[in-house]
Amino acid sequence: MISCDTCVVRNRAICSSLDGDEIKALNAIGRRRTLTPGESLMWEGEDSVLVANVIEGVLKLSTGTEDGREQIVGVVYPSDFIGRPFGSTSGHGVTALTEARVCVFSRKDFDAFAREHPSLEHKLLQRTLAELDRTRRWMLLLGRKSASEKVASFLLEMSERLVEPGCIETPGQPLRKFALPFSRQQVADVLGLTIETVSRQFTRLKADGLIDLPSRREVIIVDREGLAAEAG
Amino acid sequence: MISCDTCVVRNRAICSSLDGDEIKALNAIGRRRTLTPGESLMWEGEDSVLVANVIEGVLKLSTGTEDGREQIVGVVYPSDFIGRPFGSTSGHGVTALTEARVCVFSRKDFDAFAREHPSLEHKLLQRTLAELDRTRRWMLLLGRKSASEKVASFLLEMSERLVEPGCIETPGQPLRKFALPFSRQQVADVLGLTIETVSRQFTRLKADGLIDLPSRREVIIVDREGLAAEAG
DNA sequence: CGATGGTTTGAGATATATCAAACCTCGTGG
DNA sequence: CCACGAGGTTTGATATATCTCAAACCATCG
Repeated sequence: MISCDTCVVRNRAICSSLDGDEIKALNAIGRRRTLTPGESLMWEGEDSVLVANVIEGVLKLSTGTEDGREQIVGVVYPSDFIGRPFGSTSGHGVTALTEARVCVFSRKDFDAFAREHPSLEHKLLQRTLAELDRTRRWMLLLGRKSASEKVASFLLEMSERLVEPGCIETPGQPLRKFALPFSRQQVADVLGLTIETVSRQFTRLKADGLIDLPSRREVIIVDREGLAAEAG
Repeated sequence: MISCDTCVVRNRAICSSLDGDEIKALNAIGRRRTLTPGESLMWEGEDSVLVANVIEGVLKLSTGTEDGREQIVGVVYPSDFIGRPFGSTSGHGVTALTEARVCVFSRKDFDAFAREHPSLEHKLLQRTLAELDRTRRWMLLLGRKSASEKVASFLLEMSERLVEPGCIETPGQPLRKFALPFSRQQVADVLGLTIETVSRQFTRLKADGLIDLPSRREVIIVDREGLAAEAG
């Protein structure tokens, strides 16, 4: 029997709005699930049957065109909420980038539960508003920034979002060194570029001494100032 | 003294969640405001002091870079909600594209009211979720579509969103003919293109017989099928 | 060790941006 | 009523960032 008491995101996810009895009720309709890298939790255009909380790992939200072009429209981290409550279809697929653990609910069960718990809906609203803000900021990047600005912005955002939030009180410094949860192709799909352009920008930023790349997936931000300038 | 009873969006905006007494209370903390084309209701980065409902007209949400590049990150229509409740700053400016009427609230007053009326927060959540869906779909366009696909998609979306929703029951056909609330430059700022590229795509679509352009601001969709094919 | 999948590098093609000029449209004032 | 001016738009010529195609490279894993 799983329990929310020991859940590492208990105090950060939307669950934090619930008291002991309530969380017990929510626990009763949810279940844990583990995902391996590349495994999908839902697919674009599919009926919205599930929603979930991310406990551990990083997942991508993505859409594509008929002819196979792909765009990553969101990236979610521990404590983030996944899925489309109160809606019929999910507009994007959800796929694990790393090993991931999620807390899954039937959408209908969750909808009903949420409607009876305004404080939960309030948390969900806050999260959704914040995500909308972030998404709109990303539109500026997609529509108006150059390749080098895109890559620099991306690396800075990564260094900020990958911090393990040991405690909400201490927001934590952005990371100097981190492991990218993305392949080069996936970075390209986030930024609306090709894999070759992303690769060239990485090597250029390295040549310019702004970053270092110990291995394919590792990034060290050597000159954060300079990188920020590059990000436009 | 204004009244919500006669408000044309009373049954579509988030207000539709409230009963007679509640709407009276909401009415008491709101006021009407008229905007002329080009007039702004809020600015990027500014403290989030206002929120509002759109009663009439079309407004753009936009951000920009230091060096003056602009990106329109959203377009709002009658019954849509504007502003950032439960947050400190608004991430984008809000500017009227046409004559517009809005119902304005102090953000703090609205926040307090919303927290006491879960049904209102629920409506707001629904709207925010829908807007997030739409915004993410737009990211695919910005990141992965060609100029012609962008323009074609844009015209189709316009023809769908500009329908006057006389009644919620009858969603209404997309329009064959409509007046663009955007200048060419603004279309460019929506699509992440330059004004010249937008202009060329318009003339090409016209030359190909997919659309007609009686005047600068008017569009007729001649071949919707063809335009949809062009939209990718 | 050799095969495999992802990544980097290179050379060339192309869509879109940039710069510049001509062109409407509409309001204003003579 | 017409000429003028201003702002927005279209069209043209050229530049360039990014894409495309292709080959070399490198890590990982059997």
